[in-house]
Amino acid sequence: MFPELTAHIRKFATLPEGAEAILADYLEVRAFRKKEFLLKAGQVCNANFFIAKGCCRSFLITEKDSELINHFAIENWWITDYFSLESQRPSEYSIQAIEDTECVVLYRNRQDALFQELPELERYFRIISQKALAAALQRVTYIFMHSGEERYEHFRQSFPEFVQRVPQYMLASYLGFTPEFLSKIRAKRNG
Amino acid sequence: MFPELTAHIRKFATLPEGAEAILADYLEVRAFRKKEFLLKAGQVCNANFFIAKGCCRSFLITEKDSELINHFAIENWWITDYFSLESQRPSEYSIQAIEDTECVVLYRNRQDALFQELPELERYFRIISQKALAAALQRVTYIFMHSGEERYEHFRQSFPEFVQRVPQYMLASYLGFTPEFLSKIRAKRNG
DNA sequence: TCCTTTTCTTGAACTGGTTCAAGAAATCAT
DNA sequence: ATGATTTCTTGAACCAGTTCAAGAAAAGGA
Repeated sequence: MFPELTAHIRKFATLPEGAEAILADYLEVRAFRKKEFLLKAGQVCNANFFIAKGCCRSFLITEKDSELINHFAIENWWITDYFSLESQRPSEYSIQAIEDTECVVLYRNRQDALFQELPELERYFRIISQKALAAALQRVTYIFMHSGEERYEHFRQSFPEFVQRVPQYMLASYLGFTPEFLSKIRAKRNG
Repeated sequence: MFPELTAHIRKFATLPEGAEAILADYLEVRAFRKKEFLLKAGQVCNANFFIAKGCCRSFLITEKDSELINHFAIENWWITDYFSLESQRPSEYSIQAIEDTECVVLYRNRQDALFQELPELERYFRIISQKALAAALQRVTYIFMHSGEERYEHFRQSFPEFVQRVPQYMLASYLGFTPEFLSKIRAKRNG
Protein backbone atom coordinates (compact mmCIF):
# COMPACT_ATOMS: atom_id res chain seq x y z
CA MET A 1 0.00 0.00 0.00
CA PHE A 2 2.68 2.49 1.02
CA PRO A 3 5.88 1.07 -0.40
CA GLU A 4 8.05 4.12 0.33
CA LEU A 5 6.86 4.33 3.91
CA THR A 6 7.12 0.66 4.79
CA ALA A 7 10.60 0.54 3.29
CA HIS A 8 11.56 3.51 5.42
CA ILE A 9 10.12 2.00 8.59
CA ARG A 10 11.99 -1.25 7.99
CA LYS A 11 15.28 0.64 8.03
CA PHE A 12 14.78 1.32 11.73
CA ALA A 13 12.30 -1.21 13.11
CA THR A 14 11.04 -4.71 12.40
CA LEU A 15 7.46 -4.89 11.19
CA PRO A 16 5.53 -8.05 12.08
CA GLU A 17 3.47 -10.14 9.66
CA GLY A 18 0.37 -8.28 8.61
CA ALA A 19 1.73 -4.89 9.49
CA GLU A 20 0.89 -3.51 6.05
CA ALA A 21 -2.77 -4.32 6.54
CA ILE A 22 -2.84 -2.56 9.89
CA LEU A 23 -1.05 0.46 8.46
CA ALA A 24 -3.57 0.57 5.64
CA ASP A 25 -6.35 0.78 8.23
CA TYR A 26 -4.84 3.74 9.98
CA LEU A 27 -3.10 5.77 7.30
CA GLU A 28 -4.42 7.79 4.40
CA VAL A 29 -2.90 8.90 1.15
CA ARG A 30 -3.40 12.51 0.18
CA ALA A 31 -2.20 14.57 -2.75
CA PHE A 32 -1.49 18.29 -2.55
CA ARG A 33 -1.06 20.62 -5.49
CA LYS A 34 1.80 23.07 -5.68
CA LYS A 35 1.15 25.95 -3.23
CA GLU A 36 -1.58 24.03 -1.42
CA PHE A 37 -1.38 24.09 2.39
CA LEU A 38 -1.00 20.96 4.53
CA LEU A 39 -1.35 23.16 7.61
CA LYS A 40 -2.12 26.85 8.00
CA ALA A 41 -0.72 28.98 10.82
CA GLY A 42 -3.43 29.48 13.43
CA GLN A 43 -4.89 26.00 12.95
CA VAL A 44 -4.25 23.15 15.33
CA CYS A 45 -2.03 20.63 13.61
CA ASN A 46 -3.86 17.33 13.44
CA ALA A 47 -1.57 15.10 11.39
CA ASN A 48 1.97 14.02 10.62
CA PHE A 49 2.79 13.86 6.90
CA PHE A 50 5.21 11.45 5.22
CA ILE A 51 6.32 12.72 1.82
CA ALA A 52 6.19 9.89 -0.69
CA LYS A 53 6.75 12.22 -3.63
CA GLY A 54 7.29 15.95 -3.89
CA CYS A 55 8.51 18.64 -1.58
CA CYS A 56 7.11 20.86 1.18
CA ARG A 57 8.22 23.69 3.37
CA SER A 58 7.34 24.75 6.89
CA PHE A 59 7.47 28.48 7.52
CA LEU A 60 6.11 31.34 9.57
CA ILE A 61 5.46 35.00 8.93
CA THR A 62 7.70 37.40 10.85
CA GLU A 63 6.73 40.73 12.38
CA LYS A 64 8.06 42.38 9.25
CA ASP A 65 5.69 40.28 7.13
CA SER A 66 8.36 38.17 5.50
CA GLU A 67 8.39 34.38 5.33
CA LEU A 68 10.88 32.47 7.45
CA ILE A 69 11.36 28.84 6.40
CA ASN A 70 12.47 26.60 9.23
CA HIS A 71 12.29 23.29 7.44
CA PHE A 72 12.12 21.59 4.09
CA ALA A 73 10.83 18.06 3.60
CA ILE A 74 11.44 15.94 0.53
CA GLU A 75 10.85 12.27 -0.25
CA ASN A 76 11.06 9.99 2.80
CA TRP A 77 10.78 12.74 5.39
CA TRP A 78 8.00 13.32 7.85
CA ILE A 79 6.82 16.88 8.28
CA THR A 80 4.50 18.34 10.90
CA ASP A 81 4.52 20.83 13.77
CA TYR A 82 5.22 18.50 16.68
CA PHE A 83 4.59 21.29 19.15
CA SER A 84 1.08 21.96 17.91
CA LEU A 85 0.44 18.27 17.20
CA GLU A 86 1.18 17.17 20.75
CA SER A 87 -0.12 20.20 22.66
CA GLN A 88 -3.16 20.63 20.38
CA ARG A 89 -2.59 24.37 20.41
CA PRO A 90 -2.67 26.58 17.31
CA SER A 91 0.43 26.34 15.17
CA GLU A 92 2.66 29.31 14.42
CA TYR A 93 3.85 27.57 11.28
CA SER A 94 2.30 26.88 7.92
CA ILE A 95 3.22 23.83 5.89
CA GLN A 96 2.88 24.18 2.15
CA ALA A 97 3.62 22.08 -0.92
CA ILE A 98 6.38 23.57 -3.08
CA GLU A 99 5.68 21.02 -5.81
CA ASP A 100 2.76 18.69 -6.44
CA THR A 101 3.16 16.31 -3.52
CA GLU A 102 1.87 12.91 -2.41
CA CYS A 103 1.77 12.20 1.30
CA VAL A 104 0.96 9.35 3.61
CA VAL A 105 -0.98 10.95 6.45
CA LEU A 106 -1.10 9.83 10.07
CA TYR A 107 -3.87 11.74 11.81
CA ARG A 108 -3.37 12.64 15.44
CA ASN A 109 -6.63 11.05 16.57
CA ARG A 110 -5.60 7.67 15.18
CA GLN A 111 -1.97 7.77 16.26
CA ASP A 112 -2.28 6.27 19.73
CA ALA A 113 -4.48 3.42 18.55
CA LEU A 114 -2.06 2.65 15.72
CA PHE A 115 0.89 2.63 18.11
CA GLN A 116 -1.03 0.25 20.36
CA GLU A 117 -1.60 -2.16 17.50
CA LEU A 118 1.94 -1.76 16.16
CA PRO A 119 4.22 -0.90 19.09
CA GLU A 120 7.21 -1.18 16.77
CA LEU A 121 6.19 2.22 15.45
CA GLU A 122 7.02 3.82 18.79
CA ARG A 123 10.56 2.65 18.18
CA TYR A 124 10.55 3.86 14.59
CA PHE A 125 9.36 7.32 15.53
CA ARG A 126 11.73 7.45 18.50
CA ILE A 127 14.69 6.75 16.26
CA ILE A 128 13.79 9.14 13.47
CA SER A 129 12.98 11.86 16.01
CA GLN A 130 16.36 11.42 17.66
CA LYS A 131 18.05 11.60 14.28
CA ALA A 132 16.12 14.73 13.39
CA LEU A 133 16.97 16.20 16.79
CA ALA A 134 20.69 15.56 16.30
CA ALA A 135 20.43 17.19 12.86
CA ALA A 136 18.59 20.23 14.23
CA LEU A 137 21.17 20.73 16.98
CA GLN A 138 23.96 20.41 14.45
CA ARG A 139 22.23 22.98 12.32
CA VAL A 140 22.40 25.56 15.10
CA THR A 141 26.08 24.82 15.60
CA TYR A 142 26.65 25.09 11.89
CA ILE A 143 24.87 28.44 11.68
CA PHE A 144 27.00 29.89 14.44
CA MET A 145 30.27 28.52 13.05
CA HIS A 146 29.94 29.61 9.46
CA SER A 147 29.17 32.70 7.42
CA GLY A 148 26.15 32.93 5.16
CA GLU A 149 28.33 32.35 2.14
CA GLU A 150 29.84 29.20 3.67
CA ARG A 151 26.40 27.91 4.59
CA TYR A 152 25.19 28.35 1.03
CA GLU A 153 28.24 26.59 -0.45
CA HIS A 154 27.84 23.71 1.97
CA PHE A 155 24.15 23.35 1.23
CA ARG A 156 24.74 23.51 -2.50
CA GLN A 157 27.33 20.77 -2.33
CA SER A 158 25.26 18.62 -0.01
CA PHE A 159 22.00 18.89 -1.96
CA PRO A 160 22.85 19.97 -5.51
CA GLU A 161 19.64 18.61 -7.01
CA PHE A 162 17.50 20.23 -4.34
CA VAL A 163 19.00 23.66 -4.98
CA GLN A 164 17.62 23.39 -8.50
CA ARG A 165 14.18 22.40 -7.26
CA VAL A 166 13.32 25.39 -5.09
CA PRO A 167 13.36 29.15 -5.72
CA GLN A 168 16.48 30.92 -4.50
CA TYR A 169 14.57 33.18 -2.14
CA MET A 170 13.32 30.12 -0.23
CA LEU A 171 16.86 28.84 0.11
CA ALA A 172 17.98 32.25 1.38
CA SER A 173 15.22 32.20 3.98
CA TYR A 174 16.11 28.69 5.14
CA LEU A 175 19.80 29.59 5.32
CA GLY A 176 19.04 32.69 7.34
CA PHE A 177 19.83 35.62 5.08
CA THR A 178 18.17 37.86 2.48
CA PRO A 179 17.53 36.92 -1.15
CA GLU A 180 19.58 39.96 -2.16
CA PHE A 181 22.58 38.61 -0.30
CA LEU A 182 22.23 35.20 -1.95
CA SER A 183 22.08 36.90 -5.32
CA LYS A 184 25.36 38.66 -4.52
CA ILE A 185 27.01 35.41 -3.43
CA ARG A 186 26.03 33.85 -6.75
CA ALA A 187 27.23 36.86 -8.73
CA LYS A 188 30.61 36.55 -7.00
CA ARG A 189 30.87 32.81 -7.77
CA ASN A 190 29.96 33.15 -11.42
CA GLY A 191 31.74 36.41 -12.14
CA MET B 1 15.83 4.37 43.32
CA PHE B 2 15.66 7.22 40.81
CA PRO B 3 12.79 9.35 42.06
CA GLU B 4 13.44 12.30 39.69
CA LEU B 5 13.66 10.04 36.66
CA THR B 6 10.64 7.86 37.38
CA ALA B 7 8.58 10.97 38.09
CA HIS B 8 9.69 12.37 34.74
CA ILE B 9 8.89 9.18 32.87
CA ARG B 10 5.41 9.05 34.39
CA LYS B 11 4.63 12.44 32.91
CA PHE B 12 4.71 10.88 29.45
CA ALA B 13 4.24 7.12 29.79
CA THR B 14 2.64 4.62 32.16
CA LEU B 15 5.12 2.42 33.99
CA PRO B 16 3.89 -1.06 34.93
CA GLU B 17 4.20 -2.68 38.36
CA GLY B 18 7.79 -3.51 39.11
CA ALA B 19 9.21 -1.05 36.63
CA GLU B 20 11.44 0.55 39.26
CA ALA B 21 13.17 -2.77 39.90
CA ILE B 22 13.81 -3.28 36.18
CA LEU B 23 15.13 0.26 35.83
CA ALA B 24 17.42 -0.32 38.79
CA ASP B 25 18.89 -3.32 36.96
CA TYR B 26 19.70 -1.36 33.87
CA LEU B 27 20.57 2.15 35.03
CA GLU B 28 23.47 3.50 37.01
CA VAL B 29 23.93 6.58 39.13
CA ARG B 30 27.09 8.58 38.57
CA ALA B 31 28.38 11.80 40.07
CA PHE B 32 30.58 14.25 38.16
CA ARG B 33 32.57 17.05 39.72
CA LYS B 34 32.53 20.54 38.27
CA LYS B 35 34.56 20.59 35.02
CA GLU B 36 34.60 16.79 34.76
CA PHE B 37 33.74 15.39 31.32
CA LEU B 38 30.79 13.06 30.67
CA LEU B 39 32.02 12.73 27.09
CA LYS B 40 35.12 14.00 25.34
CA ALA B 41 35.20 14.99 21.68
CA GLY B 42 36.81 12.18 19.68
CA GLN B 43 35.34 9.44 21.88
CA VAL B 44 32.37 7.37 20.83
CA CYS B 45 29.41 8.35 22.99
CA ASN B 46 28.26 5.28 24.88
CA ALA B 47 25.54 6.60 27.17
CA ASN B 48 22.59 8.90 27.63
CA PHE B 49 22.68 10.99 30.82
CA PHE B 50 19.67 12.13 32.84
CA ILE B 51 20.54 15.07 35.09
CA ALA B 52 19.06 14.51 38.54
CA LYS B 53 20.97 17.41 40.05
CA GLY B 54 23.40 19.92 38.62
CA CYS B 55 24.08 21.29 35.19
CA CYS B 56 26.07 20.32 32.08
CA ARG B 57 26.96 21.76 28.73
CA SER B 58 27.59 20.21 25.33
CA PHE B 59 30.11 22.07 23.18
CA LEU B 60 32.67 21.77 20.44
CA ILE B 61 35.89 23.54 19.58
CA THR B 62 35.78 25.66 16.45
CA GLU B 63 38.52 26.15 13.88
CA LYS B 64 39.47 29.30 15.72
CA ASP B 65 39.94 27.32 18.94
CA SER B 66 36.97 28.80 20.74
CA GLU B 67 34.22 26.85 22.47
CA LEU B 68 30.78 26.75 20.90
CA ILE B 69 28.04 25.57 23.25
CA ASN B 70 25.11 23.98 21.48
CA HIS B 71 23.17 22.78 24.50
CA PHE B 72 22.73 23.16 28.22
CA ALA B 73 21.10 20.50 30.39
CA ILE B 74 19.76 21.08 33.88
CA GLU B 75 17.64 18.99 36.22
CA ASN B 76 15.23 16.62 34.43
CA TRP B 77 16.91 16.82 31.06
CA TRP B 78 18.66 14.09 29.17
CA ILE B 79 21.94 14.97 27.53
CA THR B 80 24.00 12.98 25.04
CA ASP B 81 25.23 13.14 21.46
CA TYR B 82 22.50 11.16 19.71
CA PHE B 83 24.44 11.17 16.48
CA SER B 84 27.49 9.50 18.01
CA LEU B 85 25.37 7.34 20.30
CA GLU B 86 23.39 5.78 17.47
CA SER B 87 26.06 5.66 14.77
CA GLN B 88 28.82 4.65 17.19
CA ARG B 89 31.15 7.10 15.50
CA PRO B 90 33.43 9.53 17.33
CA SER B 91 31.64 12.55 18.69
CA GLU B 92 32.50 16.11 17.67
CA TYR B 93 31.06 17.34 20.95
CA SER B 94 32.26 17.27 24.52
CA ILE B 95 29.84 17.12 27.43
CA GLN B 96 31.08 18.64 30.65
CA ALA B 97 29.67 19.33 34.11
CA ILE B 98 29.36 23.06 34.84
CA GLU B 99 28.52 22.30 38.48
CA ASP B 100 28.86 19.18 40.60
CA THR B 101 26.28 16.96 38.94
CA GLU B 102 24.43 13.72 39.64
CA CYS B 103 23.25 11.69 36.67
CA VAL B 104 21.25 8.59 35.98
CA VAL B 105 23.13 6.85 33.19
CA LEU B 106 21.67 4.64 30.47
CA TYR B 107 24.55 2.93 28.68
CA ARG B 108 24.14 2.23 24.99
CA ASN B 109 24.90 -1.48 25.30
CA ARG B 110 22.02 -1.95 27.75
CA GLN B 111 19.51 0.28 26.03
CA ASP B 112 17.93 -2.22 23.65
CA ALA B 113 17.54 -4.87 26.35
CA LEU B 114 15.95 -2.32 28.67
CA PHE B 115 13.52 -1.19 26.00
CA GLN B 116 12.59 -4.81 25.38
CA GLU B 117 11.78 -5.34 29.05
CA LEU B 118 10.01 -1.99 29.35
CA PRO B 119 8.56 -1.10 25.95
CA GLU B 120 6.86 1.91 27.55
CA LEU B 121 10.27 3.56 27.46
CA GLU B 122 10.21 3.65 23.67
CA ARG B 123 7.15 5.83 24.01
CA TYR B 124 8.77 7.99 26.69
CA PHE B 125 11.88 8.62 24.63
CA ARG B 126 9.83 9.17 21.48
CA ILE B 127 7.82 11.87 23.17
CA ILE B 128 10.71 13.68 24.81
CA SER B 129 12.72 13.50 21.58
CA GLN B 130 9.85 15.02 19.64
CA LYS B 131 9.53 17.77 22.22
CA ALA B 132 13.26 18.45 22.08
CA LEU B 133 13.09 18.44 18.27
CA ALA B 134 10.28 21.00 18.24
CA ALA B 135 12.32 23.14 20.64
CA ALA B 136 15.48 22.86 18.52
CA LEU B 137 13.59 23.85 15.36
CA GLN B 138 12.03 26.78 17.18
CA ARG B 139 15.46 27.81 18.35
CA VAL B 140 16.68 28.17 14.77
CA THR B 141 13.62 30.23 13.91
CA TYR B 142 14.18 32.37 16.97
CA ILE B 143 17.81 32.96 16.10
CA PHE B 144 16.93 34.15 12.61
CA MET B 145 14.05 36.35 13.77
CA HIS B 146 15.79 38.22 16.57
CA SER B 147 18.94 40.20 17.22
CA GLY B 148 21.55 39.06 19.72
CA GLU B 149 20.30 41.61 22.22
CA GLU B 150 16.72 40.37 21.89
CA ARG B 151 17.85 36.77 22.30
CA TYR B 152 19.68 37.65 25.50
CA GLU B 153 16.70 39.52 26.96
CA HIS B 154 14.37 36.66 26.10
CA PHE B 155 16.68 34.07 27.63
CA ARG B 156 17.17 36.18 30.76
CA GLN B 157 13.43 36.52 31.26
CA SER B 158 12.76 32.86 30.51
CA PHE B 159 15.50 31.45 32.76
CA PRO B 160 16.44 34.15 35.28
CA GLU B 161 17.86 31.69 37.82
CA PHE B 162 19.90 29.89 35.17
CA VAL B 163 21.54 33.11 34.01
CA GLN B 164 22.96 33.43 37.52
CA ARG B 165 24.24 29.86 37.50
CA VAL B 166 26.55 29.95 34.49
CA PRO B 167 29.38 32.27 33.45
CA GLN B 168 28.39 34.98 31.00
CA TYR B 169 30.80 33.83 28.35
CA MET B 170 29.01 30.47 28.19
CA LEU B 171 25.70 32.23 27.75
CA ALA B 172 27.18 34.34 24.97
CA SER B 173 28.43 31.21 23.24
CA TYR B 174 25.06 29.48 23.51
CA LEU B 175 23.25 32.58 22.26
CA GLY B 176 25.60 32.87 19.30
CA PHE B 177 27.67 35.98 19.92
CA THR B 178 30.89 37.06 21.59
CA PRO B 179 31.37 37.61 25.34
CA GLU B 180 32.45 41.17 24.54
CA PHE B 181 29.12 41.84 22.88
CA LEU B 182 27.20 40.43 25.85
CA SER B 183 29.20 42.67 28.13
CA LYS B 184 28.17 45.66 26.04
CA ILE B 185 24.50 44.65 26.12
CA ARG B 186 24.67 44.51 29.92
CA ALA B 187 26.47 47.84 30.16
CA LYS B 188 23.68 49.39 28.10
CA ARG B 189 20.94 47.90 30.32
CA ASN B 190 22.54 48.97 33.57
CA GLY B 191 23.84 52.34 32.46
C1' DT C 1 1.22 34.75 -28.25
C1' DC C 2 1.15 38.70 -25.02
C1' DC C 3 0.25 40.08 -20.49
C1' DT C 4 0.78 39.13 -15.49
C1' DT C 5 3.01 37.34 -11.82
C1' DT C 6 6.92 35.52 -9.80
C1' DT C 7 11.73 35.43 -9.18
C1' DC C 8 16.38 37.35 -9.48
C1' DT C 9 19.86 41.15 -9.78
C1' DT C 10 22.51 45.43 -8.73
C1' DG C 11 24.08 49.49 -6.14
C1' DA C 12 24.49 52.75 -2.30
C1' DA C 13 23.99 53.77 2.44
C1' DC C 14 23.91 51.74 6.72
C1' DT C 15 24.07 48.73 11.27
C1' DG C 16 24.72 44.82 14.37
C1' DG C 17 28.10 42.45 15.81
C1' DT C 18 33.34 41.05 15.56
C1' DT C 19 38.19 41.44 16.50
C1' DC C 20 42.07 42.72 18.96
C1' DA C 21 44.21 44.45 22.86
C1' DA C 22 44.62 45.76 27.51
C1' DG C 23 43.17 46.15 31.99
C1' DA C 24 39.84 45.41 36.04
C1' DA C 25 37.29 42.49 38.95
C1' DA C 26 36.00 38.31 40.92
C1' DT C 27 36.91 33.56 42.34
C1' DC C 28 39.80 29.65 43.77
C1' DA C 29 43.42 26.96 45.97
C1' DT C 30 46.59 26.68 49.44
C1' DA D 1 45.38 36.22 53.37
C1' DT D 2 47.85 35.98 48.81
C1' DG D 3 48.96 34.83 44.42
C1' DA D 4 47.10 32.49 40.33
C1' DT D 5 43.46 31.74 37.49
C1' DT D 6 39.14 32.69 35.59
C1' DT D 7 35.75 35.92 34.18
C1' DC D 8 34.15 40.52 32.74
C1' DT D 9 34.66 45.23 30.71
C1' DT D 10 35.82 49.02 27.47
C1' DG D 11 37.19 51.28 23.14
C1' DA D 12 38.51 51.75 18.30
C1' DA D 13 38.68 49.92 13.79
C1' DC D 14 36.43 46.92 10.93
C1' DC D 15 33.25 43.74 8.05
C1' DA D 16 29.34 40.60 6.95
C1' DG D 17 25.05 41.11 5.89
C1' DT D 18 20.66 44.35 5.69
C1' DT D 19 17.58 47.69 3.74
C1' DC D 20 15.53 50.18 0.23
C1' DA D 21 14.65 51.06 -4.40
C1' DA D 22 14.43 50.08 -9.12
C1' DG D 23 14.75 47.32 -12.91
C1' DA D 24 15.63 42.82 -15.59
C1' DA D 25 14.60 38.17 -16.51
C1' DA D 26 11.99 34.11 -16.33
C1' DA D 27 7.81 31.41 -15.82
C1' DG D 28 2.75 30.79 -16.14
C1' DG D 29 -1.89 31.40 -17.75
C1' DA D 30 -5.65 32.61 -20.98
